[in-house]
Order: sequence, then C-alpha cells, then structure tokens
Amino acid sequence: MIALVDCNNFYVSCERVFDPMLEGRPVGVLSNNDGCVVARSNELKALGVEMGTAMHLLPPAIRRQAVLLSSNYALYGDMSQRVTEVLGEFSPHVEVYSIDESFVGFQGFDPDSLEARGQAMRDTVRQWTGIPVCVGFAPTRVLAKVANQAAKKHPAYKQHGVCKLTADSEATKALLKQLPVTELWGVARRTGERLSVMGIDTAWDLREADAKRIRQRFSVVQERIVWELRGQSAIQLDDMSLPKKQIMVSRSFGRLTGNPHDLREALRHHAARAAEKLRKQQSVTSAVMVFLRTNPFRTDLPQYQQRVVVSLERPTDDSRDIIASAVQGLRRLWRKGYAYHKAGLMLLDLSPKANRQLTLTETPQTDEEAKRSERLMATMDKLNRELGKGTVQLGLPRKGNAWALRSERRTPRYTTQWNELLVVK
DNA sequence: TCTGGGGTCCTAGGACCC
DNA sequence: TCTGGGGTCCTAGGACCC
Repeated sequence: MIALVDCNNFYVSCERVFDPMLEGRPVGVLSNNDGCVVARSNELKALGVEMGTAMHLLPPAIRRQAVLLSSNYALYGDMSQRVTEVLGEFSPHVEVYSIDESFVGFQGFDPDSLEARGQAMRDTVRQWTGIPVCVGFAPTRVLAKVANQAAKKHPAYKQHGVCKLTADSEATKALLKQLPVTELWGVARRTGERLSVMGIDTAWDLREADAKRIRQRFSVVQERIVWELRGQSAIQLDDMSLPKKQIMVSRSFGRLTGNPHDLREALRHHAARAAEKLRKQQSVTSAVMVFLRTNPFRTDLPQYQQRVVVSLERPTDDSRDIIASAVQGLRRLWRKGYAYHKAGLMLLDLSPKANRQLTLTETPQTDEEAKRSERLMATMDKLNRELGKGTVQLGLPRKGNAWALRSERRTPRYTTQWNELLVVK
C-alpha cells in the first residue's frame, strides 16, 4: 500500500500558522505580480472563486471580504520541508511529489494498521508544523490520489481525513462510478473530450475499458492509468533526488517595458539564479535558451515572441559565462518598438559536473582558471546561503526597475529571515 | 493597471546512416 | 509501372501536473 499525503490549501494553511486571525475567513494567495489567485481557503472556494482567477476580474464585493496575500515562497518552501521531515518519522520511503504532496510507501506494513498510522501521521504533522493534511491509502498511485480526494471531500471520510481503498471493494467501485474521468490524475480536458466520444465518462468507465484500445487511441500514459485503476502498479515516480534535465528561470515583469537595460538586468538576474540551481545539483550546461515576449493579453499592442539558443564554448556552471550567454541571446532577440512583458532562460543539455569530458572543439581551460572559477562560485553560493539571498550579486539592479516583481501584500518570511520574525502590528 | 512559474513524458516527423 | 529496409538521434509540439 502507498499513501498520498496532501496538505490542505497549503499556501493558505502556511499563512494561517503565523496569523491565526486568518482562521475561518476567506483567504487567497496570489501568483507572482499579484496577478491571479493560486491558492484558496475553503471559505474563498465557497464564495465561488475559481483557481487561477485574475485579480482584476474578482468582483469588488469579494475583494472587500477576502484577505488576498502575495505569495511568500520562502515561507512555503520551508514549511514544506518541515512536513516532509515529519513524514519521514512514519516510513523510510517518502517521495516528495510537489511542494504540498508526498507519496509515502507502506509496503510490508500490516494493512489493518494503516488507517491508524494515517491518523497518527496526520495528527503529528498538524501538531509539529501546524499544517492540516489528508491521507489516502491505496495499492497504486492513481488510486491513492482518488483516496486522498475522498479523504478531503467525501462525507464518509472527511471527518477523519483518512481514506483507504483496496482495488476491488464495493466502496472503491462506488467512488469510481461517481468520479468524472477528468478528475483523475493524468486525465485533463483534452483527453476527457476524446474519451467522452468513446462513451467513457467516469473513472469506472475507464477502468473497465480495453487497455489495448486506450493505448492505440492515446498513448502508454493513458494505458497505465487503466492498469493503475485496476490496482496494478504501472507508474513509477522519478526519484526526486535525480538531477533536473533542464532548468528554467523566468518572470513576468512588474510593468511592461521596452527598455533594453531593464531586459538586460532582468535576464542577468534570472541567469544568475539558474546558475545557482545548476551548481546546487552539481551539473554543467552547454546551451542556454533565452526568450522574450510581449503580453499576449494586450491585443491592442504589437506582439512579439522569440527565442534563441546560445551555445557555450564549453560546458560550465560559472555564473559569469551563463550570464554572458544570456546577454548575448538578448542582443539577438531584442527589437525596438515593443513593450515586453516577460523574459527568461532555460539551461539545456545538462550533464553531471563530475568527470566531465572535454569536447573535441572546446578550448581547454587551464587548471588555474578552473580552480579560480570554482572558488569564486563556491564562495558566492556560501555567502548567499548563510547571509541571505542576494547578499552577493554580479552587478546590482537599479532601484525602481520595471521588471521587479510586484508583491504588495506579502507576509513576513517568518521561518527564514531573522529580521522578519518579530512583527509589530 | 491588471492574467504565474516550473517541470515531465510521449509522439511524430525529419535528417542521416549503412 | 517502378523507386529498400531498417536503425538512431534530434526537435517541436501536445498534454499533463502542481
């Protein structure tokens, strides 16, 4: 059996831990630039606010009633780690799936003990971190997702917040029969439309469908879901500790800008962030893709969207090389006369730094150069880690630049910044 | 005025090889 | 009328996830 542990309204719950006044009120957390709602408390959901609603489209009445906060990722990331640590007390097999969800393996445990273990896990997370979670047990990941949804919403389970499903029980059958197929993990609108044509509308319909036919019409991905619904494991989760295959950093700007200096600063900044991520997973990159775009929603303005790949002379993890490539890419992309809305970059073609081989065409770097680069980057990372993000930067952004994020309602970073811990209201 | 950011996997199709 | 038969590698694009 495997458990899916999912935090309830995670970002909102994090905020509530540090401000109990938010309890019982409609609370929403906004995306970057305070653009749209990305997390909602149950009270806000009850007011009919959908996930992803643009801030400026929220009815004024709701805006008055609700507490809307800028996102505080430093806080959420730290809280997430604390939750994961608690889960580790209950099983050696914890796979972190996202910031607010983990799969926890319970192979070899007495099946009859699981509900009690789930309950204990839930209580302990709540007590030690303040975050409410729900737990779904099932033989496969897709069913564990279904169980977790039931633990959150279904009248029969939500009081305890724990639900255990076996593959073939009547309870499972009943649940799958009333579950629209698009609410399954891995089935979204597009696939749902095509399944509907085949007369498959509920999760149960999909479970009973001919797996081969599903594979022919769709792909192995959909076929695996059929097997998982029947209780046969077909989905392996990537080991989250594996290095990423690509690293992206991009942001929409606080306001539109056509100024090349703004774009250059933004991209330098993103490139430095990407290089940090790269070093953290001990990889090197040999190509940087840079992209630039105008705001697609502003149909009244001329549109431009372009990307370019810049190859590096040699695979590297040195911020200076990566920043230089980003700036070079920008020079090739930038056109006069557009109001840009977003810029970013992606590090491609990543490989492990250890034992890397010289390519045929590269100019070898002297040992001395390599060591200097190594020391400089390690020192920068250490200072930023220990003294706070942005302590050391390559070039300083100007004040009041157009690309800086708008984040007007952010709560203090209680758990990661000493100087924000004490807040007098 | 204002619409997030970061990932993964799979498939199809083209280029190229022998 | 007829124009082989496999392979591999790479890229673009679709679909999905949180």
